[in-house]
Amino acid sequence: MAQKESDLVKTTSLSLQIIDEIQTRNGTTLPELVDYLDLAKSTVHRHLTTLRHHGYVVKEGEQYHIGLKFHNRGEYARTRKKSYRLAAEAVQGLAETTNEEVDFLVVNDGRAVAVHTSYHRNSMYQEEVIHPTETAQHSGTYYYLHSIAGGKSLLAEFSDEKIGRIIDQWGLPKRTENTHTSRADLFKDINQIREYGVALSDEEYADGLRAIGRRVLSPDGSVLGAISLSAPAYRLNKDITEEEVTEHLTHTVDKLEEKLVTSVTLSD
Amino acid sequence: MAQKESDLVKTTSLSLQIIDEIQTRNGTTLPELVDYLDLAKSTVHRHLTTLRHHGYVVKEGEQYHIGLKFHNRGEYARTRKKSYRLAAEAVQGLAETTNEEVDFLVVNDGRAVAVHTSYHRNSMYQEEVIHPTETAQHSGTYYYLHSIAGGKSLLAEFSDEKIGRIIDQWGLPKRTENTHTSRADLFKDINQIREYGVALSDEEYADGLRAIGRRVLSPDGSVLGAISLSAPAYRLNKDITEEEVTEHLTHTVDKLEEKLVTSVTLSD
DNA sequence: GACACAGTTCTACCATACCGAACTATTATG
DNA sequence: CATAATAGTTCGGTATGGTAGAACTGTGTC
Repeated sequence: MAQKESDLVKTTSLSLQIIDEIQTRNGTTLPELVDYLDLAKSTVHRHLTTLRHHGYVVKEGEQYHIGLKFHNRGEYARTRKKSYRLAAEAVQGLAETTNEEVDFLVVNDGRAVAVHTSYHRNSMYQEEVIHPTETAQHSGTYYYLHSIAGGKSLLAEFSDEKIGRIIDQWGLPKRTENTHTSRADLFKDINQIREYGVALSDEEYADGLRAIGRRVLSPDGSVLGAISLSAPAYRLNKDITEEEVTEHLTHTVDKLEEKLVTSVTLSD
Repeated sequence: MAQKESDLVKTTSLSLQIIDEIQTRNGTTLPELVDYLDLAKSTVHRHLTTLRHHGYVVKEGEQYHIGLKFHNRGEYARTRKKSYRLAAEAVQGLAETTNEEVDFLVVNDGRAVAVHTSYHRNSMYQEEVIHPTETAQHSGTYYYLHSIAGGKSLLAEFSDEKIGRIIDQWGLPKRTENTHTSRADLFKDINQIREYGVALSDEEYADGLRAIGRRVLSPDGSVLGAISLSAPAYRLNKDITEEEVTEHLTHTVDKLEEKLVTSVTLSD
């Protein structure tokens, strides 16, 4: 995946870069893009026209925005596999029994993507409440593996060499005071996870947020993803104990893995 | 949006066509693509490499698949606007009170896209149960406006000329025996909707499926989208009457429109 | 061990993506 | 109301780089 730039189609890369730029800028105008990308107005315009034609970009007044075609493709991607859909059900079930935020994560090029997120009354934009500085996006978000519970439970399944490569690629960015930012710290934690089977994040991703995660294995033994439960630190060990949550989580993952065995066809 | 092909970036269009192909074929291989697109193997390969590099395509064995980057972009697109997020809450609320499937739709180039779908225990893959022939995808799906309740409630807001242009572009494809496939039929229905403010679909989209929809107006009077409720025909007027549902729906939309006035900043 | 098949690399050619400049359309400003 | 400023659009010439095609690697199969 680490490609020499020269092997890639530059024109397509430019189009995709424009998409990137539109999203990170929360919508942008043609002149802004021209300015930033340092390209001819006509060139950028042609790319925008093309993307618009295909539904990937929409124009609202002078602002160009990400189009809903992405939503179509994205929904397809996350429900493509039977196993992902079963994971979604498991997530929903666990969210309902615990009434906390539950996520299903998948590894994607050394990072985690939230594929399914629980949907229940009080957690919907909960994250937004906890850290109002963050954008509201949640499902679909990319996370560094070392800073979240589910991510660490995934790392624990990989060989030390593979973990090393991922760290080389992405580093160990610090999110909070508690984030493991040294290899030593992280590996110590990972070895514990390998022993106990469950990963904890104690305000390592965000202040005030605690989470528990466990990886999900496919019938063939490969890593499918991870399910994690997040809750405000004050609520864990008060409304519900960590032991209880761990048990619920383990049970959920075990059940899911059983279902995967019986109902998943090859390559799903 | 109806562009001359010559104004578009062909290279980008090809990349996007490859994406299309991958999705419609539910994953595909390089040779299949070469065969279908009638291009050199090296060319297709280069495009795939590029898309893969950017996360839009993933390779699983010999199969190329839609990547989760689309999910990231898609979630961004559907939660970008405050108004869409408020609509999502309204959808969820209505789904909980009625315990039926509720959707929020938006117009996109003459068709409707489901932006938010209710999430509740029994409806999650309900659609799949009703028409097992359909793929499971739901949120993110494109619909023809004339065949669904929400879509018709949107058409009713447009001028007859605009409706005419949409029909010219997309036709009036028949989904079931009840689908309005003639302009006369459709306009008769639309005029009723204009009068009553609520659109009905009586098994016009799918056999056995009845739905009620109502458009949502932005504070500035423009059309934001539509909320619709779908239920198996046998359940409507048994567990719950059409009048009750209509009232719930109208109430939900009214409340949403109120909220939009107070909490939505310009251009949201 | 040879065959089939997916994927990858390389090179030469020419299609076409890019630029720049001229143009229209829209909105703001005196 | 004229002028300026801004966004967007169109067009033709140039050279970049996307494409084709052949050669190559790698993997699995009979």
